[in-house]
Amino acid sequence: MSSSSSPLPVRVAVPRVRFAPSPTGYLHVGGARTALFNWLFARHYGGTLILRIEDTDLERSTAEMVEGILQGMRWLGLDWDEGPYHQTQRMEMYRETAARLVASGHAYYCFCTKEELERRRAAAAAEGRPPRYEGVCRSISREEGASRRAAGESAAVRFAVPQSGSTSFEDAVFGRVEFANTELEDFVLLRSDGGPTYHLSVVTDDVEMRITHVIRGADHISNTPKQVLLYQGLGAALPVFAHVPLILGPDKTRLSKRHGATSVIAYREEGIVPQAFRNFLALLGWTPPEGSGEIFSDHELIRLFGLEGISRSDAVFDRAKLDWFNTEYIRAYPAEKLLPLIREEWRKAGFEPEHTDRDWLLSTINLLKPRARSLKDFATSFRAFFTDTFQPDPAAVEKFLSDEGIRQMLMELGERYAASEDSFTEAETEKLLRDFAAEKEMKAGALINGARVVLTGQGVAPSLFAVMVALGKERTIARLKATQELAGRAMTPEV
RNA sequence: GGCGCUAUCGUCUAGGGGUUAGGACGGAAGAUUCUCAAUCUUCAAACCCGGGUUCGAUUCCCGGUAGCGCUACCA
Repeated sequence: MSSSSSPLPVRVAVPRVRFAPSPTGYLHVGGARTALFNWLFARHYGGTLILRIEDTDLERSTAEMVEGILQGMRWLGLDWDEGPYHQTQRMEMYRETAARLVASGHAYYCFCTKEELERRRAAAAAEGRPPRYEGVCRSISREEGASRRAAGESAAVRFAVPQSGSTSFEDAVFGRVEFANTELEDFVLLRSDGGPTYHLSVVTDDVEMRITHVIRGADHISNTPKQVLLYQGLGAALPVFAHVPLILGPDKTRLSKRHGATSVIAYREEGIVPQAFRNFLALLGWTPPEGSGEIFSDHELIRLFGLEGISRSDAVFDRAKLDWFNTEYIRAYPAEKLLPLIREEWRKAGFEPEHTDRDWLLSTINLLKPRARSLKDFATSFRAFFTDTFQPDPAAVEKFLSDEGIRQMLMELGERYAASEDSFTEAETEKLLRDFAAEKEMKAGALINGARVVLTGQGVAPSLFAVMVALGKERTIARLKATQELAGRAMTPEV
């Protein structure tokens, strides 16, 4: 590749990033956004996204959660180029790293028991001292440590943090961040059971996987100096760190189960279109350059994304705005694209459309989609368009059909449509209704509103005559004739 | 408590030493009259506080306050 005599373009290293969730829960909103930013970054620069499962916490990690995370990523359309790697399958590597660090004097064996540590912490707290590990085993010589280990004594491995000076790094989002080394305790690298802690496994993997940019939640800022020390101890080059502000609930506390849906998959269940969710998430904590509009296609998002646009302050998850994005996406989607998503809603609601003609389905979806807020609407408030088994909204019946005279008129109107030879178009159906209203000396509006409820079960729906045409002559007539029955049904909830 | 980070409408944010401080969501009002969850129009709504620096600070600096994060042999 280097034999060309023409000048080589500036060589920009291809970025390698990773999304490294811990399978102790489903893919939550914050994790999804971290995944999304990594994905956008990788795609923007033509880099590589690695998926790494951080399952070293054997107690809390489950295979089910791994599957849940993958499912969430697939739903969001986030694909990865390498992995998923599982840290539990790389344990030997972590032990080797720890051994290297002990050999080079950057780490040491700690024989303190859990009980001792707890006792000392409690004592420190009682005396108002910081509850930090004081380095009691640090003075044990390497030889003594090794022989006690050889004798079968169990020990953890701790990193020997410099006792003076400071550790800093340049964060792509927050700028320079510096910590005094005295604030950092001699953290554990390897537990006495031989398993790695987070810091060891992360740095070992990030070095080994040649990660160039670590894009993760801002809750890791305080962990970063320890990891920087590890890179240095290992003689490895630092990646670029980019910490992303956290996502908060409406009460400005960290997003959690208390705030409702925390798993990304829950939004699928609520009828959110994945692209809408992605668009919404992308704009939480990131602003595109020269902000123009907020609806961005995948391509635009990828093209515009950069670390520079990430903000430093936490963002509140605004459900109302998500719903707005969803509305916009449903409206913009062609019916063909909506149909499979809507079929899924029908399936979940437990019914099949009675009218299966594809063209009819598509045109009906086009009629309805401008007023949909969720995919669920197609199986709930729009249900009467697709099946004859629907439950009318009692409030709508109360509002527009409580008058007995109106109900009688609607049934008579049904007879008129049945007797009419006119083509069943919007114009003709409207003419017939208005003539009928004039003849009966009543307001067309009252008839129209009543008919809407009879035909759709709802007080809110598209223009009545468009509804009639969508339903077709037969169903329109049948439902009008059954006005009385429908009104009665509204009063007696389904059993 | 210690350490770190952050601070513009209710929310997401733009901006930046002199601006009518801009946009979007949400909210309010009006129009439409065939409903509104549609559409159109209009409106209200913000620079956390106190000191500096400066002719002039919302913007720069310091302090305070508040919020969040970390403070485990969790990740």
